Amino acid sequence: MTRNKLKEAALRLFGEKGYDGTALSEIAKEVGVKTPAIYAFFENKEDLFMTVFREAMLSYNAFIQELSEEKQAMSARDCLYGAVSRQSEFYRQHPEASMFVLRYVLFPPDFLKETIEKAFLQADELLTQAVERWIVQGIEEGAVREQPVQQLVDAFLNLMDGLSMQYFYYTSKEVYTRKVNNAFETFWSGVRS
Amino acid sequence: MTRNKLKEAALRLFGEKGYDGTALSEIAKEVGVKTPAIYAFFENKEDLFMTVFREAMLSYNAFIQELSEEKQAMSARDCLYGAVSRQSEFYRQHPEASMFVLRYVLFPPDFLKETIEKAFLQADELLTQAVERWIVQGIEEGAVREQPVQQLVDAFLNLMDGLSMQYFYYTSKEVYTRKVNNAFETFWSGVRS
Amino acid sequence: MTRNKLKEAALRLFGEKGYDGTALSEIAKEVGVKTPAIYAFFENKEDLFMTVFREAMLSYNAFIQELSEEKQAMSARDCLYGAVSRQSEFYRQHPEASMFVLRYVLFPPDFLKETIEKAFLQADELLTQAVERWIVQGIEEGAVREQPVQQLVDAFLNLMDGLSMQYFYYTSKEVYTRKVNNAFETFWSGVRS
Amino acid sequence: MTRNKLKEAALRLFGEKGYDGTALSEIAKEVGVKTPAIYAFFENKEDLFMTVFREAMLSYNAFIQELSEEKQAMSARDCLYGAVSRQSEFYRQHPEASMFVLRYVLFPPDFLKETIEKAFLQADELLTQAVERWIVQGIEEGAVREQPVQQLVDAFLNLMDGLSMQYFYYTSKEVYTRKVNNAFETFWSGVRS
DNA sequence: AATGAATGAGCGTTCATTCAT
DNA sequence: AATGAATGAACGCTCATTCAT
Repeated sequence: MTRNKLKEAALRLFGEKGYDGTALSEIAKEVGVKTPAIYAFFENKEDLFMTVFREAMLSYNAFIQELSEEKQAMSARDCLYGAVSRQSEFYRQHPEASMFVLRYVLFPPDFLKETIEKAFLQADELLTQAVERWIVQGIEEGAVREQPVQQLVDAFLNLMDGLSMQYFYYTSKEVYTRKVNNAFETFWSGVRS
Repeated sequence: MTRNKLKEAALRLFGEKGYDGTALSEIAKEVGVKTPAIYAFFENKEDLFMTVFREAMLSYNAFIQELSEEKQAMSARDCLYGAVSRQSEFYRQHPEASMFVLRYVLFPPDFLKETIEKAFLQADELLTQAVERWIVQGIEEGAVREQPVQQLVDAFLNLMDGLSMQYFYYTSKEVYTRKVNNAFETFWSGVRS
Repeated sequence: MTRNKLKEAALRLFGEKGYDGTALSEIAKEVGVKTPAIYAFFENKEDLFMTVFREAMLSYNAFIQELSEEKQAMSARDCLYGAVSRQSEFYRQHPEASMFVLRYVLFPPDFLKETIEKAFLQADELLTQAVERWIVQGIEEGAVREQPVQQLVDAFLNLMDGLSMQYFYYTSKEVYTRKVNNAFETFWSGVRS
Repeated sequence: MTRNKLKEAALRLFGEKGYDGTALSEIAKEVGVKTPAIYAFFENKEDLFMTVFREAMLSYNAFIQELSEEKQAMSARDCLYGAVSRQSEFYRQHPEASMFVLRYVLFPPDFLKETIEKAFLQADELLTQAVERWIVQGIEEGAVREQPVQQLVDAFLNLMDGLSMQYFYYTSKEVYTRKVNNAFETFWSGVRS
């Protein structure tokens, strides 16, 4: 139990204040325990961080995996729209994990620059392939205009990245939802046949 | 001179390793001076940071200002494309300032959460207005299809945000340039009449 | 069983790395048990140490006792040589206890400076008396030249002390055996009639 | 000044209570300074220890060097006796350095087992050579009986080692002086022609 | 007899900061 | 303008010890 609470507190605090900005004592206090108790569950600060990172990455990867397994029954448009809307949903449901992942993908502490790059590349490729499939499907369905697939993939991934960033500085839900829809609709206009 | 070198070192290190991850001693060492020398020029760590932050923000704002003053002589498409391409150029020419701004806009340290929000909102509005102007101009020119202006503005800002993020984790220049062009072309397809 | 294994591990580790340099967790680990298990057998670290110390001292004293009971049937020379050679043998057979005793006789931790001094004085006196007896016997036998007994006793005890120290930093067995013999022979030359 | 006082306090405390048994705070307190001040002069605890160790070893080596340069004008007996008596004098004049050296030669902390062995071997060889010279000189002079040189060297070094140890547990000056003389006289009896 | 969880005390170390020079 | 010496505060971590199980 304590172990889990420690991980949750760590996820939130590391995500909000960064690795160096978060003292183990803060994490411990949030759980109602003294600092050394942490060492009963984790080797050291780095280990706690890595454990949390690994699980956040896992949950993010699982989400991407799920996304990419979107039933082929759906139309290409629905698949693509589903991706952005479920991404938002994921952020809303796992704000701590999301912030954590975003922070350390962009600004990894020195000691895990490589680890993070590798871990994230995996998610990236998975998503890229899924998007590619949807686009190709769209073209086959005739819903998407014939054009180089990569161009559309790049554009869609850019759309998702932009929305990722925006989620964290447009705190208003309505504004954000509007942005999601507007960006997607414009993308779709540029893509549909 | 020393003062300037301190600011440069601080800009780079704060940007790369974060506020808490950067010791004043590192900054001093990079300049070839002992830590207490910093206090001859700055009140304390926070002051040094804020000074650097202010100037980075200023330079970023100036860049946005410049962008937004794009000669109306150019076509809407050129203006818009100019924006994304000059953004990339800015990143390339001022990588430290860019990383710094991106980092602290997304993850400000507690003590300047508000300051940063305000400062950045300004830049955001400036850019929003410029984009709006270009779009309207595009519609007037007939180059842009008639549609709600805000939708297109949102989409374009999303495009730029996405490219911002991507600049910092796609280190390959060619890949990035391709992404810029692909994302822009798709956007333009969705927008032009 | 565990209790004994704990004492063995403690004897070795306290002897090798010192009281402060040995963590209870190391001792426990060596026995394949968790640290708190120690408290089922010993009151605390000091108690474990004292128990081990007491037994090491006991075994050392028993050895000295045995030495000192050397059958009078033997010649004085044989008794004296027997003492040094059996000392070496004791070191070889009980290296842990020997190192332990040597360490804490020379460098006792504050909390048992007195205890140790007392305990060791006892052994010292016992040995002194035995040596005295052998020397006197030697003189009576005519094997030892007539001279003040104390001088010879002091010299012989010095010989043994020197060999104690040397045992622990001349790790080569042959070198050490040579030194034992050479030192003894020279001593004997200075003593015999 | 502070630096020197730190070294002195460290020499004494490390010698008396061991590396692990001595807290930096004790050393600092003895000098009238707060713990972090130590880091202005030494990299860390190990560095402080090594610095002190190096200098203690240096002073010990210098003493051995001086010993070994004993004017050849003196008789062999005087040279040899000079060695033991000057050794005692050195202990009396530099009790802290002596205890320190003895402690760490016999019981080095793990991290400098090798360093210490090397350092001490040097002193050992220097002394061995000097003793050899004196013995040979004694034989040439006719003062020392003809016998294998190594035997006498071993015996003499054993004498010195024994006296080293005894210095630290026979605190009474008179007792110690008696032991020095008695041990030496017996040695000399066994050696002279 | 043994353990997992937890803690108080303390340690080595870093760091921002001050101050006299 | 710059430094060496020093410090208070805090941090990561270890360790002996306790306690409920």
